[in-house]
Amino acid sequence: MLCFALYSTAHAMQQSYKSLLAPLGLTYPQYLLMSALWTEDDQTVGALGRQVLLESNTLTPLLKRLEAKGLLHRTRDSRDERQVRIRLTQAGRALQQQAAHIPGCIVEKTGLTLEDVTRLRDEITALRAELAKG
Amino acid sequence: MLCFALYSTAHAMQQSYKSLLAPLGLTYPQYLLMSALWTEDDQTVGALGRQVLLESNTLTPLLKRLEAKGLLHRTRDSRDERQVRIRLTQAGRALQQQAAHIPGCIVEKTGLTLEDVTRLRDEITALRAELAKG
DNA sequence: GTCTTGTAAATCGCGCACGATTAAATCGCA
DNA sequence: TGCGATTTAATCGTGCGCGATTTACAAGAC
Repeated sequence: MLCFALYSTAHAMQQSYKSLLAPLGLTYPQYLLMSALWTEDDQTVGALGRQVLLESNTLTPLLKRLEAKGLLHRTRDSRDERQVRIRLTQAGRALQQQAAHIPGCIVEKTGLTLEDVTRLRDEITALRAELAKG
Repeated sequence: MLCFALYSTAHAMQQSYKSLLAPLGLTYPQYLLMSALWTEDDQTVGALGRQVLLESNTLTPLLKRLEAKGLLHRTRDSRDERQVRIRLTQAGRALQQQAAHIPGCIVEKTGLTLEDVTRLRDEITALRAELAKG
C-alpha cells in the first residue's frame, strides 16, 4: 500500500498547490516548467523534459498552453532545426516574483520541519531511482 | 522540491505496475478498485470513492470500463435508487488469483525492507492527512 | 553527393483527475 | 401531505501522462 500512499498524496499535493497557483493561472505541471525556466531560460524541449521527467508528447501541448498565455515563446533553433528552444517572455519572467512565496507556503502546509521535508524528499527520490532501474 | 519527488515517484510507481498489470489488462486505478472489491464485494460508488479518494466524476467512467471488460456489474439499489451497487462477476473474482503475486513483486522492486516500506508509507500517509487539512 | 542511421519534436488516441453542473431520489419537517 | 433541502451518480469540459507512430532534420559511411 506504499503505492496508494504515493498516488493519493501526490494528488493531495497538487490540490494544495491549486489555491496558490490559481492567482497565477497555472496548473502544477505548468508551474514546474516555469520554475525550470526561471532557473535557466532558453532551453530546448528535450532539456526541459529531462528535468521534469516528461517527454514531448506531454510537453508540446503543455508548452503550447503556456505560449498561449503569453508566458513563453517556442522557436525552432536555426542551428539545428530539429530542436525547439523555449524562451520566457517579459510576462513569463515577471511571474517569478508573484510565485516567490509559494515554496514557503507549501512547506508550511506540510506541517514538517525543513529538515524532515528534505529527508523525506531524499527517501522518495531514492525510491524513484530504484523503481526506474527495473 | 518534496512536491516534485512525490509527483515523479508516483508516476514511476505506476510505470512499475504497468508490466505487472498488463497481463491482467488493468491500469493502476482499475487495479485499485478491483482490490477494494476483492476485499469487500457489493459496494456503492460512494463507498468505493471514500476508499480510493476519488469521486463519481472519475469513478463512473472507470467503473464503466471495468464493466465493459466483464469484471463487474453496476446496478441501481432497489432500496435507494440514488445509489449504484458494484458487484464482481465470476471473471472479476477469478482475476484475484492472477493478481496475488503483484504486491510482493512491487515490494521487491522498491528495494526496501518490508519495515522501511511500512514506515515510508505511514510518513507519506501522515503528510497526506496534513495537506488535506488546509 | 547519396544513403543509412540516429535524434528531436510533434501528433494521435486513450485513460485518468477534477471543477462545475445536472438529474433523480430521499429526507426532514411544518 | 407536500415541498424545500440534502444526498447520490452521472455528465461535460479541460488538462495532464503516455504508448505508438510520424515528420523533419542532422550526422556519418561510403
